[in-house]
Amino acid sequence: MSELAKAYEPQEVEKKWYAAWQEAGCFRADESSEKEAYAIVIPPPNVTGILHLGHVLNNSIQDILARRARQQGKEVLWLPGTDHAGIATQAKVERELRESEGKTRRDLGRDEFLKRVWDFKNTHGDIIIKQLKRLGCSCDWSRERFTMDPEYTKWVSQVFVDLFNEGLIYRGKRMVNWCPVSLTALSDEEVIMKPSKSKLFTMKYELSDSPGEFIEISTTRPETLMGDVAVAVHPKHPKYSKWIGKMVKRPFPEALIPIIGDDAVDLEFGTGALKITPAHDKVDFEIGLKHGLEIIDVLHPDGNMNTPDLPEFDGMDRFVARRAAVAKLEEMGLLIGVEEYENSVGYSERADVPIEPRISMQWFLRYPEIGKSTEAVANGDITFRPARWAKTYAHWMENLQDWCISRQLWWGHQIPVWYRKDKLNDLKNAESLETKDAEAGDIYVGVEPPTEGDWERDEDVMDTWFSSWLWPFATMSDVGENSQTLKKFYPTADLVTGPDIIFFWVARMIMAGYRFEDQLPFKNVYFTSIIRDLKGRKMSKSLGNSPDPIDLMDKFGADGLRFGLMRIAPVGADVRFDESSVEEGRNFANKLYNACRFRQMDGNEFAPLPAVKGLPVYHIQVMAKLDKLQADLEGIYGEYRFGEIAQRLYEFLWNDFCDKWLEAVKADLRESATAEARAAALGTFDAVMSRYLQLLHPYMPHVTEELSERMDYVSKGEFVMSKVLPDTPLLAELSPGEIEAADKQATAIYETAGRLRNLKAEYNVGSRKDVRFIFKGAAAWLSGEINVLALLAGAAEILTDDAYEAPKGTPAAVTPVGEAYLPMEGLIDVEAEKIRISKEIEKMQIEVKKAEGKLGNASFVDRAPPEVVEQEKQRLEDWKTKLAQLGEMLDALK
RNA sequence: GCGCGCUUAGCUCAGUGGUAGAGCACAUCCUUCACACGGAUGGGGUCGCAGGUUCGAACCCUGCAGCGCGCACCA
Repeated sequence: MSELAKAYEPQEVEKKWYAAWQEAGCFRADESSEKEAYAIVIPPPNVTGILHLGHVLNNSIQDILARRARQQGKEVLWLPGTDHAGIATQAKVERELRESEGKTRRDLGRDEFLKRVWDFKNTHGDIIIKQLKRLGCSCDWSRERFTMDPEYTKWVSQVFVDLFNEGLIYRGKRMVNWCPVSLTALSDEEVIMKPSKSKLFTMKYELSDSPGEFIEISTTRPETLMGDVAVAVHPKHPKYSKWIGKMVKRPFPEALIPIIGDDAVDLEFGTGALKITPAHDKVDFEIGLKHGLEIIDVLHPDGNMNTPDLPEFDGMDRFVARRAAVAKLEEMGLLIGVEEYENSVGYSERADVPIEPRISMQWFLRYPEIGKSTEAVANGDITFRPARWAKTYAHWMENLQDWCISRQLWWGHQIPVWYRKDKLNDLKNAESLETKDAEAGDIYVGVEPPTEGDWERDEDVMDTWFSSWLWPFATMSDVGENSQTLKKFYPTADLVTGPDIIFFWVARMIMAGYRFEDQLPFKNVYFTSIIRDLKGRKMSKSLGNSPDPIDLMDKFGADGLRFGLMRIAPVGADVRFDESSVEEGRNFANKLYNACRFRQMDGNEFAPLPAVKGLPVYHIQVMAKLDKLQADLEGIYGEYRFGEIAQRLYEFLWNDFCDKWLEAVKADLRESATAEARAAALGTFDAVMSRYLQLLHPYMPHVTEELSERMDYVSKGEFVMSKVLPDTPLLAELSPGEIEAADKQATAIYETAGRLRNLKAEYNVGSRKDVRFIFKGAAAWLSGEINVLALLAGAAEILTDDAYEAPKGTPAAVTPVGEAYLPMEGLIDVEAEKIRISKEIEKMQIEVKKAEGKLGNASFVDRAPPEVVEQEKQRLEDWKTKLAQLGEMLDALK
């Protein structure tokens, strides 16, 4: 028997087993296996990333699914990797460069800068991988991928080339979301609308041919006034429509601009007149196009003013310029009013500054396979859990806009397009570039650079998600089209991810899967909860409300963290995280460990289970409960209700196994117990515990592996993680009737013990073990269970005596197995007992009344299902019996 | 404006038609030889509000309120 410390210490154990699993190759997927395939691809964390609780939840679920699939005898591939995360990574390296050397990326030049980013990736990129290992993730690390691996990059380029040739990718001058900090275009998804307290300024422009007459205009952005090229009014505007076609004076720089009519203008809003700045507003841009208006860009890419004609504004920050413009308008007497105004302003997701609508030359993708992809989710070929996300998905798919895929960054996959040097200027300013331009030989689009001629490559890189959307198959197919991995494991089974990237990633992967592999990439998508703090706020670094999972693992163990988090994560709702749940996870591991420690007092050699027929009812009951647990879990796994699984596992061990069975069985492990009783107890323990450890393993892999070894449940060199879960119930040989009979008896004993303890507590002898109980009218079978009952109730002796005449005032209780008395010197108190019993009778009478009322209601008896009525009758009968017994007791006191 | 979700014990949450639950917190007792990261006992809820359906509603329907999220608009 190995000495076990009193409390479970996970740190060393977890490290040891993770190393052992890796050493033994337990995580490796065999692409030539005959077994049924099960695959998950990890949502690749950013290389710059550090593990947070969202990762913990997400990867715990994936690990549970992977480990569960292995237990079902499947060949499992959990494919890990990281994402190059263009903007985030580049920004991080640029910041370090600025802080340590005071340089910008342009100081270094593209090649040198990229070298720095690679250095960063090579030194920091595996931090999060190490952290995932610490958590116990059973990924096949031999297949770890990075979105900028050479083979992966080739895939990305190939996809670009194919889609370009198909006419789905084109370059064009468009209004895009521009981040003035990151200095790049962003996709619509990377813009976050934030409600903001703004000011709505109302100003007036004077009509050129009727001095003294003004048109009033409201705006939130007076600083773009220099870019105004028109004033638009609704054609039905009561006051202004008659002025359509007239010119007004733009105050600075002074110019005459026309009043135009357009029904895009909202009559109700502001004054009903709208200043048109095509360069800096999406709606204005479209109106400008329609009316053939000039585009005047008054901002630099970094968001500072670009107004050489107005030196007082030139180079000014856009928000400073706003105040300056207002001041100037006021000075000129053109400002009419300022009001507080709530509107939504688009912010750059990464840089967290207001984005600037800006016209620029960008590459766009017309999404492929929209119809099929929409249909796949609608008809259930792909299941979303919770299902309501399917609606969100459908809505987005219906309103798809072309995807801006080019980014003005250096870190990423460079656009595989080359321009003929002699036509460079024309090409760079061309309104659009498409397939025909490649056919004409002006541009070259290919995976490999052109071999002859003088070309210059497009400087832009692609949106990170343009590589991520290929993740499910690009990670599997890097040994060519005939990759066995791809054949064996694609499409994958489950995708586990956050609902916040349903558009960024999930929807796009579905389209890519159909387009490039002609198959959906996964069958189920499980959207995890978003983790918030106790105040309901999102976890974030800036709020400092995000606990470090590594600290939590140091404190409570990886298993404790996993279990604690899983147990509180609801399906489809946010989870409010509190450290106490992780503490509970740790406590649970400790409880499990100590249950096994108790067993080891009787040695740690596996004890075979004797024939189940004729075993004590407690043993049969606990095995029946385990069988039911296993069967139930099967169904709950099918519904992906992970929190409920954890809860069921928790309740079985703590309540059924430890609190009840383990206490009852102590009677059979005493020195005085027979060898037969001991063997039955130990055999039951091992049968139940070995199976239970398997059931728990996906949630708490380390402690279950440790205990399986220590308890002799696996043979040398074998791992519980690789062991197939048997599907035969422990009690396969017993009939349901036999099981039910045992269950009833065991339950009666446990309930009776509870009543006796309750009685002791009420008389303040809860902790005394020297008490004696006497039963009157006890069931015949009780005599065989007296020892166990005494043990559970904490009594020195329990007697049955139908002729017993209790002294008046003796504490007494009605139990499922008869009337119980607690005769003890000093406890006898007639008045107290009268009050206590009367209270109980009162409670009981209410119940009886309720039941009688129900059964007296003809509609209930006629219309409710017969079993419900039967149940109600049974209940009433029980209560009446009890009431009668209590009545007798009360009478005896009088 | 459209859509989705939530509202159950002090806190965090289970519970989808048939006697209101768990964990934590709280109170009392117990350091009894698996576990104080523990055991025992107990207090605590008109299940957001108002209607409706039903023999019966926390659960189904309608409306309302509060909170949260997404989308669109936002001069």
